[in-house]
Parts: sequence; structure tokens; C-alpha cells
Amino acid sequence: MRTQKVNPENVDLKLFETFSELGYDGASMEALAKATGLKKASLYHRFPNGKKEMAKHALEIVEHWILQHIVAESANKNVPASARLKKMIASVDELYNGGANNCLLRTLSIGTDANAFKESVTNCFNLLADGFTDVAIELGLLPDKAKQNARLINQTIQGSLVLTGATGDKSYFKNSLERIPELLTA
Amino acid sequence: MRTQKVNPENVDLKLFETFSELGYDGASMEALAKATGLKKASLYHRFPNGKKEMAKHALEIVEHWILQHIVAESANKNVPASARLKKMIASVDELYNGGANNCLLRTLSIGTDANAFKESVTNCFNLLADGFTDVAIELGLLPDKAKQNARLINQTIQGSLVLTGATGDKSYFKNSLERIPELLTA
DNA sequence: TTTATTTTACCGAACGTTCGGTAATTTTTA
DNA sequence: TAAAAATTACCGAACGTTCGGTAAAATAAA
Repeated sequence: MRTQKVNPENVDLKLFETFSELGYDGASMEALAKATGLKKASLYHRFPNGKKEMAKHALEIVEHWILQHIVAESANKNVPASARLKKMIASVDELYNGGANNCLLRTLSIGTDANAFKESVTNCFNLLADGFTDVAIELGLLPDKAKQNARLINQTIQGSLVLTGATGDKSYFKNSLERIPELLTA
Repeated sequence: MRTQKVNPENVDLKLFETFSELGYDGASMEALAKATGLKKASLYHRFPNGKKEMAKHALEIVEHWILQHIVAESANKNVPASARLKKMIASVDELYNGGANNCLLRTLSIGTDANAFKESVTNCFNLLADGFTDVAIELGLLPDKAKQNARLINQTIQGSLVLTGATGDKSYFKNSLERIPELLTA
């Protein structure tokens, strides 16, 4: 019997969170069902191509988040570049919950089906770098240096998330966010 | 029928490689058996406590590698500190195969049984940091700064491995290794 | 011949997936 | 506008496969 109507936005969020936390192979259908509040068969109604489609959908959520909180914000000329950057960093802090959350781009990069997600993951990292590059140029860096340091920020954030996630020491993540402005300012 | 005697050292290596590449949940018993050349039941003969014991054994291999190539080398007073550091960096480069290999410490940090490995993983990261801290002090850094930058090196290497692994661009890893000496020298 | 190691064969449980069917909703028709 | 029809959303039950794991037989080593 049909018991209740489920909020679709919440399903998206829970899929994203579950894949982020457990990785592709670790996120079993049972875990995904429990997290979303939908039965397994209902998940297959929404994602006819199964688990892989669910993970790709989670990646689309990330891409959408990046376009909204990083790319769009980096181009928001209504506020000074330094304030924009501050806002972008705060968004990153919120996304990863101060380092307590794993990054989906990373967790989907290993496992039995990692190849299936590689293109989307690379694209997301490029979008992030593009956003940071744009503000860095406005903050006085030469384009080449801006791009180089934007890539470095991706790397720094990921590294800090690995160390914070593995050890529980949130200072890795916290410090890496604090170091971003000086990396992007002339 | 029993066909051939398997080299135990190679089994260790293959376990390490398989867990590194696929993560804990992705490394199925079938994958581990295929990689080592042993049947599943033979793996259970060597590791009576099953898959978790195999992963812990792989972690012990990493710890042993760190003690040998980082901690011991950092204390090898026969050569100048700068040469020691060079050797340590070359070892890291070899371990990760120029960025083509994943890091076991990272891949075992996510998944359904991540908690079971957290302590060992943290210990390994601390050992790495200790080794780099020691040479940094010899190279003129104050102890606090040496420790801080050694932690930063762990983070930098992990971040570069994430980006290189996810995108295929090995320059992340290569550049991060090149930047190590200036981080540890006064 | 005794002991250690690997193998075959197998197990229950969990895996991702599919199916038949029902309640709720939306769309069409009268 | 109200009834009929079509569509959507969901679920219980089961599918075949693969999971991690085990017992007993076979082989190799001592």
C-alpha cells in the first residue's frame, strides 16, 4: 500500500549525503532506501537505471550547487570581489559542515565503478577552479597565477578534508579555508 | 587441485594494492582472490578473521613502509638532511607511482567499516608527519613551524592524489612533491 | 607419516534489480 | 463541474547474483 508522499528534494539531498558518506560501493540500496525514506522499489521508479543513475544524479546536485554558490557568486559584480570570495568560502564551509562531511567528488573517485563518474567529477573540479580563478583575477592576480592558485585551492580543500575525515582533527579543514584569501589576493 | 605455491610477500602487496584501488567496500573477496592468485578459502586460511583482518594487514604494510622509508630515513644521520629529504620524497613518488596509485589511508577512511581503521590510519599520518618534522628541524625550522608544515605536507600530498586520481592530471601530484623542500627549509 | 597449505564445494545473507499491484493524483471527457 | 480515464508514486515480495565465510577433501611440504 502507498503510505505517504515523500518530498523529492529531500530524496535528492539524502542520496547526495549517503553517497558522500559511504562512497559508491558502501552505499547499498538498503542504506539509500533507509536514508531517503523510500523503499528500494520506489527508488527504482525514480531512477530506472538503478544505483549508477542515483549516483550520477547526486553528482548533478553537486554541479548545481557549484554553479550556484561558486560560479554564479564569483560573477556577482554587485559586491566587491573580496566580499564575494568570503561568501564563496563560507558556502564551502557550510557544504562540508566544517570538515565533518566527506566530498562526493572524492568518494565517487574510488571503487568498482569510478570510471563511470570520472568525467562529471573532473567537470565539477574545473567549475570550482574557474570560479576561484575569476575572483582572483579581480583581486589583482595575473590570469596564469590566478588559475594556478585556484587549482591549488581545490587541492588544499580536498587534502584537508581527507586529513580531517581520517583523523577527526577539524583544524586541517578550518586552516585551509583561512588560507584561501591570501592565495587569491595580489 | 593445488597448482602452485604462492609467494606470500606478493599476496601482501596485492592485498595492499587492491584495497588501495577499490576501497574497503569495493574490494570484494573475489577481487582480492583474483589479485592475489589465492582462492577465497586460502585467503581465509591466512586471515582467519576475514576481510577486515586483510585490510588491517594492508594497513600494517603501509605502517611498515612509513617506518622504513620515512621515519628511519629521516633519522639517518649519515647523509645531509637535504639529501635525506630528497630520498624521502623519491620514496613517496615511487609509492604512489607518480600519482597513478591511490592512497590506502584515504580509501580506507570512507565506507561502511571506516571506524575500524581510523586509529591505524591516524597513526600512519602521524608517523609521516613526525618524519618530515624531524628533517625540517634539522633544516633550520623552529619545532612548531616544522610540525605545522609537516602536517601541511600530508595534506598537500593527499589533496594532490585526490585531484590527480579524479582527473587523471598528474601535474597535481608532481607539483606537490616539488613544493615540499621549500616548505621544510628555513 | 604427520603437518601445513590450498582446493573444491557449499552455505546463509545481502546485494542490486524486477514485477505485480494499489493508492493517490492528474488529465480527459461529458 | 463531475465522472471516467490515464498517469504517477509508492510498496511488498521475490528475482537471480554476489557477498563474506566455512567444512571437508586434496595436495604439498616436513
